[in-house]
Amino acid sequence: MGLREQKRQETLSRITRSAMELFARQGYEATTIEAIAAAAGISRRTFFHYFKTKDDVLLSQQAGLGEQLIAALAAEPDAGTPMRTVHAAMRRIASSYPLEELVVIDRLMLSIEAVQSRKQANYIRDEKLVLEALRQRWPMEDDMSLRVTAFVAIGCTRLSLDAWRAAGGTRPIVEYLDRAFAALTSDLARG
Amino acid sequence: MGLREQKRQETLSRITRSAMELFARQGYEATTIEAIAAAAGISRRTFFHYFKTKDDVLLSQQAGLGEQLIAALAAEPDAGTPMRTVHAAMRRIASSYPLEELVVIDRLMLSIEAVQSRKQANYIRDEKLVLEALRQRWPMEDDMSLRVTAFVAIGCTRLSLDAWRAAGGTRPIVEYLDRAFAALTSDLARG
DNA sequence: TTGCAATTCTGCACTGAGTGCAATATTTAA
DNA sequence: TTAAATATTGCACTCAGTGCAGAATTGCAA
Repeated sequence: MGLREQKRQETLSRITRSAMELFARQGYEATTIEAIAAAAGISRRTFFHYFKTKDDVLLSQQAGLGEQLIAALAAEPDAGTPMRTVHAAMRRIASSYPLEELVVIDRLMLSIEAVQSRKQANYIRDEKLVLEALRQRWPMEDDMSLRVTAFVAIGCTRLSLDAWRAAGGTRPIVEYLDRAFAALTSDLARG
Repeated sequence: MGLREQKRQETLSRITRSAMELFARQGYEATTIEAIAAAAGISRRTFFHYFKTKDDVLLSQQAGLGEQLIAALAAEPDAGTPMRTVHAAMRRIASSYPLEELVVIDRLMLSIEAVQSRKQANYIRDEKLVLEALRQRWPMEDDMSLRVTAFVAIGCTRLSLDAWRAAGGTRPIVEYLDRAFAALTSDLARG
């Protein structure tokens, strides 16, 4: 890695660290890009060479659920049905979630409408990503079937995170995931 | 309805009509609030008495899926399980969808990132609305069960709309809804 | 009808996000 | 060491969104 790239990484991390600290201290709206740039030791104009918008600084802190899931999916053996395979991958992810970090950033995001929207919209982007991965791996499978599988994958993860958060975050997330799956299966079987 | 309220309605509709026309003609970004206000015969400042942001004009054109579903839910008899009742309500809505309008607005929204995000975020808001309605109607039911029911309600509708649109919008939507439900049920039963 | 209170509309001035451009500084490769 | 490539910066600009205060309009009561 050349000096150029190295400096770029350093600047990038200085921007995000400065921004997150300012956001936490004085709130999102009250923090101007001017202030972030100053704290990171760059000019206002340069900030926009690193991030397209102020929102993007926050969004960049979010781990991409879609990418994670695709990676986990690739590690699963080829034996089962799409749904079965996805289910296993989800459990693997849920068991190893970096919880504390997530919650702090999440609380911050909750307070900003536009960011919250984009975060939630990301779920749908993630779903599309997963759907594409599924289509490549099971090209012969019925398309609607793959659609609902991707939908369940992202949705149940989101649902378990919600339930976990609502419950105060005491029990492990994977437990909520299992309960979501069980409820879904039995409700649909009865319905 | 007094003169005041009547005028307000008229102005509101003048704003949205002017805005949508300008958006369609010259694009979203290229249309300033200044121009919308002028076309609607009001001042720039007054525009903001009617809409909080420019995005909101577009968003306001979207029918609230959550509200629709809650209304349809209220019309269903009390006999079945939550999932069964929701399923019936969904079918009723899907059968009577005003298709053409939806598609035109949708195409416009697709082109604007921020609006698209908020539209998609609305799905999650809708899910929360439905969840609340379900909780009130079935207070004794397991919470996770109601969560997945609300999730399936909104999600399968969205999925069917997507699939319907992807297929060129020829066959009736309710057909896609049934297929989504069937795929979900059988995939989960096998998984 | 008239007068007064409650709303609504408007202009003005301001902040802050985001962009285009051209000049300057830094890094890379030869 | 030098020239090309890339990064940084300042400047000027557009436009969204907000607060405020005065003018215009509407509702209501006498």
